Amino acid sequence: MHPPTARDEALAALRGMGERVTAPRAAVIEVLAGTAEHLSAEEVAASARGRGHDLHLATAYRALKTLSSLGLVRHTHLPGGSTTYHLSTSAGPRAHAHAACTSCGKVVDVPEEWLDDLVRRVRSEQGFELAPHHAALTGRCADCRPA
Amino acid sequence: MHPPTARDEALAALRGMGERVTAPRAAVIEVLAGTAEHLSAEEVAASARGRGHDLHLATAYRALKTLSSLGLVRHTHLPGGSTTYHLSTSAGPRAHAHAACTSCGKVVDVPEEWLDDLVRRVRSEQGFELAPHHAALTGRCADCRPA
DNA sequence: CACTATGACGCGAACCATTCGCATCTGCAA
DNA sequence: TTGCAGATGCGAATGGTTCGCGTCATAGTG
Repeated sequence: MHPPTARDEALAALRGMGERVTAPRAAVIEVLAGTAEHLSAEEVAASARGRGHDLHLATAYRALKTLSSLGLVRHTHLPGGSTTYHLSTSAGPRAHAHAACTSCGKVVDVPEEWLDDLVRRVRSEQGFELAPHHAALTGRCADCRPA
Repeated sequence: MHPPTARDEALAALRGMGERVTAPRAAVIEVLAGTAEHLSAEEVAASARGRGHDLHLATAYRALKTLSSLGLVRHTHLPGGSTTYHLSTSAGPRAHAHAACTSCGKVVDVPEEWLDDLVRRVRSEQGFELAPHHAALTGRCADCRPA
């Protein structure tokens, strides 16, 4: 009935780090564990409300920030100012960067290893440690790209 | 006295594209031509005011958007929501991408050719045409990076 | 198992960067 | 010189996110 869920894993991790396990935090984790999508804070709050939890937007932001700083959640800044969140469980999808289409807004996943050379180069020559998944790349997707 | 300035070059280009040459647009170009920095819209407006031009912030945004769409100005989205603008003249600095430190906010320039392999790969395998200079990469700079 | 204090929550207001609506003004082609 | 498409100035609106503050609950303590 209950395969070991990403949800339980994350909640256990939360507790293990000495953080409080509160209803809003659990709701956020539950929502993120229940989808493969990248959700905005607003979507997280809405989805939590749809499941019967009453989650204020500001609280969703706070929970997401906390979980991010603990490493349980990853967030990606999209051009246009919005931010998307997803769980970073061991069982989750492989690490990937994002590329957002400036025309239609579509986001495609870019395998993180495609960025390895760049990361190495920037590190060795500029001492800068890139976090490639943290901000989306931009460009034009196949559909919007000029011929 | 007057070497052919980036300012004149840009103004001529504006005119040549059949666009109106207005005082606000000229002021924006003048400000951007007068610095090697990347400026925010607010900084552009402030700097223009400092030079005696009266430039409303909304107008600065409109001018910057117009100039961007014409290719005379490039803009880069930084994490945190702000955007920086710089002239994209032939005489300007070499094309480069940006990497912003999530800790101290410092922005370092990354040679665009370091991204060539990535761009090629994403294009050939996903049909997505990256514009690497358009959004800043993120990470930790040499000073803020954990040892 | 009750008690308490630390830290989270809920709420609305505040904030920041950016955009919009609209009346007015102006560059530039005729 | 004139006409008008299009640009400006202004303030108000928007979208995303954070803050202040009074209230409430988790989790360690006795």
